[in-house]
Amino acid sequence: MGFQDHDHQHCVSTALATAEAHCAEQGLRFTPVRRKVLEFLLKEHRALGAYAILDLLRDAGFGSQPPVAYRALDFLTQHGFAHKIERLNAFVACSHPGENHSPAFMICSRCDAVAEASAAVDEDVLGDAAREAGFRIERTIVEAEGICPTCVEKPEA
Amino acid sequence: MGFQDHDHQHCVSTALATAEAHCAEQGLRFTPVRRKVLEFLLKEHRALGAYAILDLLRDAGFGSQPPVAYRALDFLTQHGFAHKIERLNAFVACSHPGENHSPAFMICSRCDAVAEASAAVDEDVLGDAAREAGFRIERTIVEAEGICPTCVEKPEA
DNA sequence: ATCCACCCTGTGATTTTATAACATTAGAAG
DNA sequence: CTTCTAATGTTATAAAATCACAGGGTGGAT
Repeated sequence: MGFQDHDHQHCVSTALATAEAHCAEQGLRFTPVRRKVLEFLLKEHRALGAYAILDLLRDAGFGSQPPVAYRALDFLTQHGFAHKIERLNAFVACSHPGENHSPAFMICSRCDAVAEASAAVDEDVLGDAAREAGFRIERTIVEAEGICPTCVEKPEA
Repeated sequence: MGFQDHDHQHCVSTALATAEAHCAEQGLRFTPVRRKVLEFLLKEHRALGAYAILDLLRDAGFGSQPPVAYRALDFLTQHGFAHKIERLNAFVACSHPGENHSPAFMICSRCDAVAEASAAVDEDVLGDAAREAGFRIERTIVEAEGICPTCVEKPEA
């Protein structure tokens, strides 16, 4: 999945179903708050801050204190249904849940759209340097900032 | 520069001199606050939060409100004398100032030591994916979390 | 030398992001 | 049904970052 258009309604419901199945299989509890948060992230298809999510949760009748959102986000990120974009202090739904991957993102600095690279992009971006240094990598964050195809075509702000 | 030992006093003063020269050359003002902040970062040789820096600044007799630290850090990062580690919301001195590079970091999750990879590690980690997507990359963040050589040898916490 | 414009610094206040601590409730296991 | 654990709700607070405005220094133009 990238920046191109697509059948959004469908991609949202598929992703929710996938997450549900995955949770059932692993004995994880896909509770209403967690489901709702994932749904918000899927619908937006861009990075949402924890407090934006919190507002949506309030509107949807859930608890409205920060931990409610952060806990759901922790769950989703820990189990690979969502990712945190460190650059934005914000969160996106995972584009390829299930496949265990170390994700890489492209972030548009104009419109904040976020795309997750589908290619297994790193598999040791830093591998050589790390081995040389004796450093044991556990996780790698890759985030590219730039201009997305949609914004490239528009006149400069 | 990596995790290994080195003549720290020397590396600090060299780096300060380099920065000073670079600023003179470019017509930039290497003011006392800016110099001091870079000095703190160089001395620590690890990531410092803005508020830690702020405390040090206060002790050194400078202003002690957040903007003082953030402005100096903005200057240093914009001109390549320091980098922000997004994962930690913290800052490190650049290990190869001058060389224009898109840095990659290894962050120890035990002791918070940070090393900047010397290899030109990415030069398009995401290049293919980006071209394919029509995304124009302007900057790429690469941060690996893991265990540094020093901590690997120690017993688990 | 004086004036001016601009950049840098200082400060107070506020916003945004995130976590701690504890009470309550809901689900699964026996 | 009881019990244990995990999840939720709420209050409070911590940590990170920015806004807005007031002074001060520096360098260039006249």
